[in-house]
Amino acid sequence: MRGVSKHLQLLRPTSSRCCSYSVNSSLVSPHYVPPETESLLNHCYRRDLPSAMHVLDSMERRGVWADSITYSELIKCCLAHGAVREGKRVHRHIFSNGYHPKTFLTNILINMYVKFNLLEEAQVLFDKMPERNVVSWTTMISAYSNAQLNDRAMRLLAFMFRDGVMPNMFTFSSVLRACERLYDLKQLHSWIMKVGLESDVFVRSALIDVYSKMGELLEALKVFREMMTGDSVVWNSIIAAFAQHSDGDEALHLYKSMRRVGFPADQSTLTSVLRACTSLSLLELGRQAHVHVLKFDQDLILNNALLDMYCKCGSLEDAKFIFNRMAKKDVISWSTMIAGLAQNGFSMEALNLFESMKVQGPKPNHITILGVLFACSHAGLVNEGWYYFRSMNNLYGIDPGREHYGCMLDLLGRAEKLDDMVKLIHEMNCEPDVVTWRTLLDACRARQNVDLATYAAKEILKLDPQDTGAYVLLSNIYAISKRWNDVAEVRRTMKKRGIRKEPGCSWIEVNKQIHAFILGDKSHPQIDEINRQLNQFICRLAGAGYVPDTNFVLQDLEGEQREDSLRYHSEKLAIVFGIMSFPKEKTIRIWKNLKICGDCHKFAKLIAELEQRHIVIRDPIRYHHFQDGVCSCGDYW
DNA sequence: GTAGGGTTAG
Repeated sequence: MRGVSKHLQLLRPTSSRCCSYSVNSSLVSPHYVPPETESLLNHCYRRDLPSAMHVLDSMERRGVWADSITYSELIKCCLAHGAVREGKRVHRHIFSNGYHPKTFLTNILINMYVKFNLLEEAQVLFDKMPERNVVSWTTMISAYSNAQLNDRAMRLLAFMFRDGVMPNMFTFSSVLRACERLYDLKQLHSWIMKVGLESDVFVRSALIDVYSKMGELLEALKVFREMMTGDSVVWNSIIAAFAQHSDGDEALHLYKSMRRVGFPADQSTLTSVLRACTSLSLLELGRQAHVHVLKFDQDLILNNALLDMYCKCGSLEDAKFIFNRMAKKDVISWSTMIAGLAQNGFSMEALNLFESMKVQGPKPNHITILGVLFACSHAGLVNEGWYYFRSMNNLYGIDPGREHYGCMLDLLGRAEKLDDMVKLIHEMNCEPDVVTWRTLLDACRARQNVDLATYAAKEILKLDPQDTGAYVLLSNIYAISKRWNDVAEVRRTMKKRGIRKEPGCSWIEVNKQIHAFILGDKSHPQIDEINRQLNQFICRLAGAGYVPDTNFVLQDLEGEQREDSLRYHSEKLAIVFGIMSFPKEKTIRIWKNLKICGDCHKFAKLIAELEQRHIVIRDPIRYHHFQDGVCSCGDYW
């Protein structure tokens, strides 16, 4: 029997429960099961880690070992308790006496380290393995992919291939998420097709996610459409893809199809649906989604999406209600609410909320600070803006990024501090980009500083010769200074380069239908009635002192003609249509693709007073709440 | 023993 025990070292421990061995005991037989094994296993099943470790101690003292299944249960028990120290002890115990366990058990140990976020320990163990199977490789690949160490994950796949181990659906669905280049993705995709793994729903959803991440939505849709069997996560992936790329229409369309084929909406679906509503400003549809959200009351991500939807649809009352009753709030909830208040013109409330966040909320991040700077910028709080900007590094350890500089430039621009803007641009720790120069250009327009504007516009066009915004802003500035020859020159260049100005467009939701108004477009069925009422309003407002502000006309027109081109701006048509369609107590909500012009802003203020209406207009940057003759932006936008 | 979808700024 002594001779046998020497050979048994090579067999211990095995994956079979009925074969447990001892190396050191001279009385063992190949079928010897230490009496402690059963109680060890029972403690593990009951997740009683202290008792289990106690039994392990006594086994170690007696020099007996349990089988692999028992160890795997013990490791599960450590994981359930988050017990790193005990996990490491089990590892040492299994490897004691220079023994190497079977691949199966080593994989479990590697997985334990991965779950404990100890990737280096996992890698050391992986490197020492005499033989690695597909699970060993996949565990490591997925660990690196989850940690966003994408290079490492991709490299491991190459080594795995070199070692002749065939990836399976687990491997592909993990490594796909680490893929960053379209070329690699195409290669992976064809490999997946070759081995016939594209029908696996995990692989399919990963393919959709990665194509979406790379902006290849048509390819993502193709992968989705090839699905024969249904799967709710695959549906959610494709809906999220379109919602994240601001194609709310397609996202909602897919959502309806998903419901039609019988898949219920879960948290993830609803989050994407809310995001789609947000991008389309569909408050009423968002409210309907809210009813379903109530089923998932505790879901933080979903509540954040709901909060954002109400903020972006300009319904601050609802947003505040949601925010106040959220049981759990994270940095995203706070940042959303702060930015939401700021964008809707409630800057002081935004700053007050930031102060309470400092006291009772999570640590602010770089996005929170953007909301704070935005609030300062839109309230003209230059000193406060400088304070938050200069202290963000000291207080929160956040270095200002391009966006923070952008907010500060915006703030300085609104406060007519063009020189300070130029100074700050030179101070930036990163290269100015198109957005930086556009902020300067925009400020020059308001201050009518033609020379600086020309400089800024040329910088933009150096970076992007196709930038429509630069041409339009430049031509606006020339128009304001009545330099019509220069306006014509800009127009000629635009024409030559095939660049067209995006037409002003406004949308309004009436009876679950979206009505679009485009400057000069007469296709709306009620356009004649709208124009008739618009003219009446303009006459009545003229009695109240409304004079069209022709500074906002871009063409070289004279007198009455100039007023006419302002008269039919899309937001004026949408406002009149809103007044015609809704009772007085209902808020008129409009969203548009371009910033509102000064004349329409004045018109909206006066008509809100005349008609006793609450009008909310969302432009690409912010919101205007018009009521009783004033706007929440304080005429500062 | 290894794999999935959703939220904040611009």
